[in-house]
Amino acid sequence: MSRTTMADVAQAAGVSKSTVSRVVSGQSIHMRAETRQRVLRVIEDLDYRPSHVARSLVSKRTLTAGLLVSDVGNPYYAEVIRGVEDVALAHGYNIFLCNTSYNPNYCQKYIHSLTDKGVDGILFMSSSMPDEWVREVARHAIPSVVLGREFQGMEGVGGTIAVNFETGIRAAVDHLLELGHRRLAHVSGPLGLRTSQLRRDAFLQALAAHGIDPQHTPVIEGNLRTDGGRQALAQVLAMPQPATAVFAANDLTALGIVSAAHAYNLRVPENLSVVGLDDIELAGQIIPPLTTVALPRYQIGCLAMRMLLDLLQTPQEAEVQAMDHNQELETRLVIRQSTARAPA
Amino acid sequence: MSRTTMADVAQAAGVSKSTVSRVVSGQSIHMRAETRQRVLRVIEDLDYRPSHVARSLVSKRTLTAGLLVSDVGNPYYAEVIRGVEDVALAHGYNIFLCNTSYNPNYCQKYIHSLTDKGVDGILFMSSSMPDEWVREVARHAIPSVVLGREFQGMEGVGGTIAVNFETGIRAAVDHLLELGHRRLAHVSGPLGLRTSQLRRDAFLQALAAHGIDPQHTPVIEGNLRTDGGRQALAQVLAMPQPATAVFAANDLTALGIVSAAHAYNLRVPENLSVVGLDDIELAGQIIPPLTTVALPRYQIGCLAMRMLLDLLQTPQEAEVQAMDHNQELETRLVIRQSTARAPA
DNA sequence: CTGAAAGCGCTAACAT
DNA sequence: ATGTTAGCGCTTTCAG
Repeated sequence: MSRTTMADVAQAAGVSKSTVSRVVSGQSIHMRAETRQRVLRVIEDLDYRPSHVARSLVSKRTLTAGLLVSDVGNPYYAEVIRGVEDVALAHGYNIFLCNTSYNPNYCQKYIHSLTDKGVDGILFMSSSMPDEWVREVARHAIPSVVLGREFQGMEGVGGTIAVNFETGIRAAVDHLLELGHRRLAHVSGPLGLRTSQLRRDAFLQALAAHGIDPQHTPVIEGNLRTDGGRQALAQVLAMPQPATAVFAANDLTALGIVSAAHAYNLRVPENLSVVGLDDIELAGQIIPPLTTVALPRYQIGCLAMRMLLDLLQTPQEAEVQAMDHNQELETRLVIRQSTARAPA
Repeated sequence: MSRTTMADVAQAAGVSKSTVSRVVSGQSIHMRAETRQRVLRVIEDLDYRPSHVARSLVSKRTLTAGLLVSDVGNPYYAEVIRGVEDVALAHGYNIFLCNTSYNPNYCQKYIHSLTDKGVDGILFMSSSMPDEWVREVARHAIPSVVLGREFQGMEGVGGTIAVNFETGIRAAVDHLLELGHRRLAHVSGPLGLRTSQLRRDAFLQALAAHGIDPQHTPVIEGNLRTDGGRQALAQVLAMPQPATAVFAANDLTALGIVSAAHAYNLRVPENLSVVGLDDIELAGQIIPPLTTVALPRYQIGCLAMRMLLDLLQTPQEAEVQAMDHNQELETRLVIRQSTARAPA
């Protein structure tokens, strides 16, 4: 015995399916109030719930979207996800979470299953997303919004949300320099990732702006996770003139550095200053509270989903003023206690 | 111009839709190899992709499942999610993530949209899930698996994964007692949650087993997040004879306690021992590395999804040996550096 | 204001 | 070995 269907309701109410359909989809304006009431009652009695699948087959809309992230375990993404979810839920959308684990193969599999399942749109929040695949999606004319990079060839079907790392990172560099640090180092994310490059470049450029030769500031490749930070610090300390301050590509890396420093009996910030990037919730809660370049993570999530919804609007139902589909969000430095005057 | 449909392929290949359907769904055993090849070629040429929606309408299966969690931001859930996702992906399933934010209203909204969208099953990993709603789901005959509690009335359509907190928590208490602590305190999760009660009770019972009167050990209600831990510590310290060791309901709470202790100039573990529960990834990376009761989080996720898949199997395709639909997983104590001898 | 009929893209008997 | 015929549950003209 399957669920009760629209035909059941129609029969029980002594009307046609069309009529039921009308009241269900709210187009019951021109309808005798009495008829509507009757149908409504039957719906109630029979506990009728319209089949979304059947509706999708006709309407070509599933009210679902895919969200690709590199690592659910990264608190950074958690916030983004929350943002996406909140606005999705408010608009009747459901989100397929796709955890790519920084693995291009997973990306591909997910893209396939998402397009197969007919998602209305896709959110690329995954930094490990090969351009090839987002193009693939654009080719399918599936609306999408991409976080953190520019894209050509997806006008109309795609939007982007860029993050301006420069502002925040420059502030971080200024801060470190003011504290007297001269030997800095950077622990980047995997340099194959666009966002890793952006952060590194912003850092090096800020240094250059102060007349510090980027050549002399080591960049060690991490993995955006704590263990990467730990290993990177070992490398930093092995150098002839170890840096006195290190800028990490993200907070998790910074945490790893702090933890490794402790193991080396180096005190943060007395002996070593470290600044992170993200401002994950925990950043302010650990010891020492982390100085970090803050990203508007929740906002990014909300904005991304809102942009997608906007992209999904059919022309006729478009809002008065369409939103900008290429936006840029700012970063800012949050100074806490993992940075201090350079040791003499 | 919509996507190419099965009819298009049929026409182009000069065969009937059924034939195309057969090769697509792999039932092309009894088919002339030549025909299959031809169809396959056309499918390739036209870049045909079957509509999963249409297929679902007929098959009554969407190959999707819903996953309700209380808080994506909690690293504990991140691991569970990863486990679920990994096995889901491997089986062609996609997961609707539902972040309930510990909010029963969200639960309700999510349950509705999930059932409407015809998910094949639901995973309740959310501790803030009112029994009422999981019953509702069972009533709809939607297979589901519930984490962390027992349920009656869902035989056949539901499974459970319980976590045996006793073992790990008893070990934690033994550990603390051996270190000479006599005044302990507990910072629980919201006591409206079943899992919060389970943990508290396990703690109190372990104490009682050692002849320590539960009446004398304060239980302060937190919120499973860091800020709750911070506030709770303030309360603990305000007592006439403050505890020298506190057991937190989860690692986030423990982190909050550690951080607050620092603010009070109390050193952990020298002046205060704290033990958490979860063993989130960060637990070992912060300072001091956290002693904690470890939960097999990733495993829980994997197991949950596998159990759901098992529940979803139609009798005929059931595996040789059906799996146990009511399992219990163990916890164990991980001793790190947030616990030490009680101060004299 | 309401009903009849066609069709969304696919599967599954039932023919042949 | 392949084609024909009905639907799956809903929306949507087009009539009435």
